[in-house]
Amino acid sequence: MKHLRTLSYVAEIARSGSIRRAAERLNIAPSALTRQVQDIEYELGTPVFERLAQGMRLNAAGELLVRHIRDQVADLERVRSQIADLSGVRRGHVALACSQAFVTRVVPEEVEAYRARFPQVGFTVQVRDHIQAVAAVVAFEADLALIIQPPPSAELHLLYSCRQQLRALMRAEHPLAKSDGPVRLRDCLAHPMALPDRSLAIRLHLDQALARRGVELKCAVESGSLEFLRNLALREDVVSLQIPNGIPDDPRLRSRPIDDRDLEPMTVVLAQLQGRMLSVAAAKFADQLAASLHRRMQSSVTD
Amino acid sequence: MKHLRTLSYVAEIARSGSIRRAAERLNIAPSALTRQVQDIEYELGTPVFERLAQGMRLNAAGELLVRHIRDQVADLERVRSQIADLSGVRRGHVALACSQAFVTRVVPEEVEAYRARFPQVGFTVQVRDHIQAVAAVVAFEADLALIIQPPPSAELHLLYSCRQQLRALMRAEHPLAKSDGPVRLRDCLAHPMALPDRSLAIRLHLDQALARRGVELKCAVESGSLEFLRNLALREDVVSLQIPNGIPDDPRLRSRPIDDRDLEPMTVVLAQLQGRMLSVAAAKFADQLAASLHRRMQSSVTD
DNA sequence: GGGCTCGTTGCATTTTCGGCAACACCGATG
DNA sequence: CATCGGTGTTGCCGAAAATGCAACGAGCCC
Repeated sequence: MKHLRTLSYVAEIARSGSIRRAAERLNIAPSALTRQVQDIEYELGTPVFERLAQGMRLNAAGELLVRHIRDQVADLERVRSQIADLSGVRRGHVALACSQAFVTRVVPEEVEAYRARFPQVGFTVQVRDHIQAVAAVVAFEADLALIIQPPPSAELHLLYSCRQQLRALMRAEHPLAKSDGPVRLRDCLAHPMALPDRSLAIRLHLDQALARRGVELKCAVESGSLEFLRNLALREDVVSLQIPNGIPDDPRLRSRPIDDRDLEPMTVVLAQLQGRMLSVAAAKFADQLAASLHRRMQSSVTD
Repeated sequence: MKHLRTLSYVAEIARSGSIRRAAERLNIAPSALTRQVQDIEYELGTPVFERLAQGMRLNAAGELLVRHIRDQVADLERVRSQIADLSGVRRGHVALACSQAFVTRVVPEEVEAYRARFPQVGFTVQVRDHIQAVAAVVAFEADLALIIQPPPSAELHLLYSCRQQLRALMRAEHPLAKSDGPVRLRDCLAHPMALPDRSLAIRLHLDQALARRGVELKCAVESGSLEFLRNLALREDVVSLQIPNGIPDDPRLRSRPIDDRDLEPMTVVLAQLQGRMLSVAAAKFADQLAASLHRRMQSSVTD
């Protein structure tokens, strides 16, 4: 909105690190930006940027100011959303940062379900590891984060959380697929493994558990893409390891839970930024997502 | 600040209830206001005011908007205060709503002490009964409220609270002034009473206690001004009733606590608006005030 | 030192804001 | 039922603010 124009200029300069780059992104002249910055600094009675030969960097006052600006923008968005909601038609936007494990089924299904009810609501879904997802929420780039094994952070407010046991994934012809009860980890390790790499929480979790037991891991293939691992498992007799929610409904694939004695369940968390008021759309989507995750938990237990 | 100009126009129109009145207060033409309102309504895609023959009234969307505007203004003020605090010189402003009982000693002393340390900090002190004081905090007209017997409200966040027993107040020549230990209420009632009227929490508290005991109150003089009651007690043999903190250090006056069996202590509360982040100046003043109230309590116990 | 990027400034231009006066509307009043 | 006093709104014009363009001076890198 109009009154935030000047302030958003400041935010963009802070993002870009230089007036000229910001000017290009904003499609205005650098001189205009210089003046706006000078006006604000005059109004505040103190500089907000450090002038370096390479560009502009925020000083302490600027950090506070930019934080304020982001708050304002987000809060205005929330108000607009609430106002739109008054008229019955729900509009708005939801920005979600989620782990790779959820892009296969959970998030697409939930977004589809939500948009079926409220087609006017738009979505931004970013796939991020747990560290980056938290950062996105803190930087107001995402309203919600759906992640596995979140690093404990006082800035996050948990909206829902549950614990899920990893499942060994293999194709239907694989020897391990003959049964469908829990499988011991050592039985999996007897076969070639196709595992997520260390950029993913699943692997970190597994490495930790193996390290405690002093077991060494021999890993035939590793990848940062869960989808690649699944596709590999379709083609050769490897065992992969995935979160229940991430396993597609494919008759050619089988999965069995890892035995509880071998591996702790992993924590799945839906969270928002502590102290932030979400837009109507984001809040309602979070409600729906939490309820659905809960339902998915229940049904997987009864399977 | 400049970017809030348009928004503060809206807030002022909401306050005044009409464009012309707001225009007068703001020293601009009504036409300018009309346009600003139209711009905002266009940007939001919905009207914000109902147009009545008598003026403008906020609709539901407008209520949300004005709430947002007040948040913005208060938050900006907080940021400015934090920024000023970075440079070592503390500037800023503190708006306090307090009960009459504190204007004699507590608040003047505390404001003076604070301003001795930070002369750049300005103060606004409003004297309000407990209901109005809460309203002032909720409407962002005050940062802090220092009140007696606050109505329970979920919108308030308590920063400090204690319980104080009322004291009977009389001049030094008064028969009751011969002793200085606790005094029974019935002994006070045997003399002519000069009491606060029902606009003050002290009287409501007293009436409630007497009603429970079925005692009838005969009150010689009543007034909404505690200062008047004290001055009267200097001139004739009446007994008044005041909060310990409100009694000036005057050798011609004596006071004795009411016996605990006759009257519950009253609750003194320092509070802010729930969920609001105070400016540095207001937060530090609240700290000082709470600490001082605590100290005053201690010393009055050991008296 | 030349070349590069940076922020900044002076001046002309465009856009926005504000004031003034007239208009249209509604409710109370005579 | 007309009038009057209050309201918000609109058209027009001048003032003020924002913007673009081009040129300048300062710092860094090769």
